[in-house]
Amino acid sequence: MHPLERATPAEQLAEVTRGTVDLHSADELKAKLERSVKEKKPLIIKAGFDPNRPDLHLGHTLLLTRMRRFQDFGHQVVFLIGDFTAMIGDPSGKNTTRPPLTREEVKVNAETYKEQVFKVLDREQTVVCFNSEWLDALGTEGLIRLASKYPVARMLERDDFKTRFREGRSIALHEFLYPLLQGYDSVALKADVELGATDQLFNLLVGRALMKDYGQAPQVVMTGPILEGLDAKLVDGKITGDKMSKSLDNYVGVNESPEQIFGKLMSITDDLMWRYYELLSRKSTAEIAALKTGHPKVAKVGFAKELVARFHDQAAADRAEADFEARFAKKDLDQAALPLVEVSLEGAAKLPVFKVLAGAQLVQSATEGRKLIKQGGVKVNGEKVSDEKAELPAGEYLVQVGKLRAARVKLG
RNA sequence: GGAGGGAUACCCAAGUGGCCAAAGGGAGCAGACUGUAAAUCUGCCGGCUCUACGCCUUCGUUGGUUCGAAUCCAACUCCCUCCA
Repeated sequence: MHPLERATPAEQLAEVTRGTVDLHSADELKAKLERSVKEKKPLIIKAGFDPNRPDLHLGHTLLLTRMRRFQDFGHQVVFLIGDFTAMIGDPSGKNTTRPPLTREEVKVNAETYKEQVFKVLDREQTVVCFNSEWLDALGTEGLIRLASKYPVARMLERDDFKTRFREGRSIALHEFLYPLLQGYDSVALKADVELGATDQLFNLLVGRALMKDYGQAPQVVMTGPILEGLDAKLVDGKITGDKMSKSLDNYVGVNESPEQIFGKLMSITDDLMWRYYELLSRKSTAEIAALKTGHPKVAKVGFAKELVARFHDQAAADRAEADFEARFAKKDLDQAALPLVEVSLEGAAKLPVFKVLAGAQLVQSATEGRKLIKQGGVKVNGEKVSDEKAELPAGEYLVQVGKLRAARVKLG
């Protein structure tokens, strides 16, 4: 069976559009999918990436996951690195002018990207390209010709430009060029669909307009939400929380360890889990619906494993689950992979527990250790330490602070 | 250029001479309950140690007044609002 025939156009449409914010337009996409299946010709799916930040977390993979869904139905994905447009910087961001990257830096970043991106995307069905390939060649004349195709009034419809213009704040001329060049990328690629986050809507629509102008069938434009961080929760029936970001420490990094990924995902609220399922899982809508009838923990374990397997492999996912179950469900730390730390007695025969904690870096200071012992949060060899003055002689101990911090300590 | 308001711990925010390491809320950490969920309840929450109400550092910056200042005075820096 031809890959494109694995699912009907209607099924493809349902899966591929799930969790979208904007879609222009559903009818066009349906028509494209139908034609593609009939002619056994994959659609070209474009998504652009900034070469500046190749350190991916779950939020970035949302887009990649959507791209992957297209690939699962046999379509062709173009992973476009905006090395040329990076010189401008998308105006929507803050007014930070970052220095343009050198070719070398772009190359290095691209490699880092590939390493991470192919954890989600299928290498076989992905074309990686750089927009400098055609934008360099455009030249001043080409640029002027391109700029002639889009009226200023329409450019000012962009929210960011609109408010700045209204408030009399400055808009540099070259900022108009960004959406235009991004749109021209679509022309160069003859994209059928362009994907992006919702803040990209305007840029994507410019591409649509330009393609018409160049006599091409306009691309379908599809945007997804900005992913909420791990600490988001349901408030008044709506998932509420800051966007996932490294600086807020509410993220899951693509390069984190299986245990970290698994643990972080197990601690999100059930409501957020379903949202993540919709946006990030490769399970079908029907499979997810079935999970909702079961125990949420089963669904959560399944989700955590799916993602660990995606970023590492199936074996790592199994190990992460086993480790997690041993450690938290059965509270059996012997099975868990714990770091071994050596702490010196410094000549004394015994060392107070709070100093051992500090020495093993399980707490920041002896004072913090003391406070935690007082609160009943410290265990040695599984026994709660209730006397804050308790001392330990030389030997090897299993030391726990709270639920998450634990280590084997060799005291000598 | 003129008038006014503000800057307090991770964030928001009270405090207008001693009782201030500084109310309250949020975040965070720990405990109970659980599914390491969430919600809820309890405790901790500037730092350090020999836990003593002991020491050190903090209320934009620098100086000053005072026995004593987050609080009063002066200069400076930054932010906001209004007028021109």
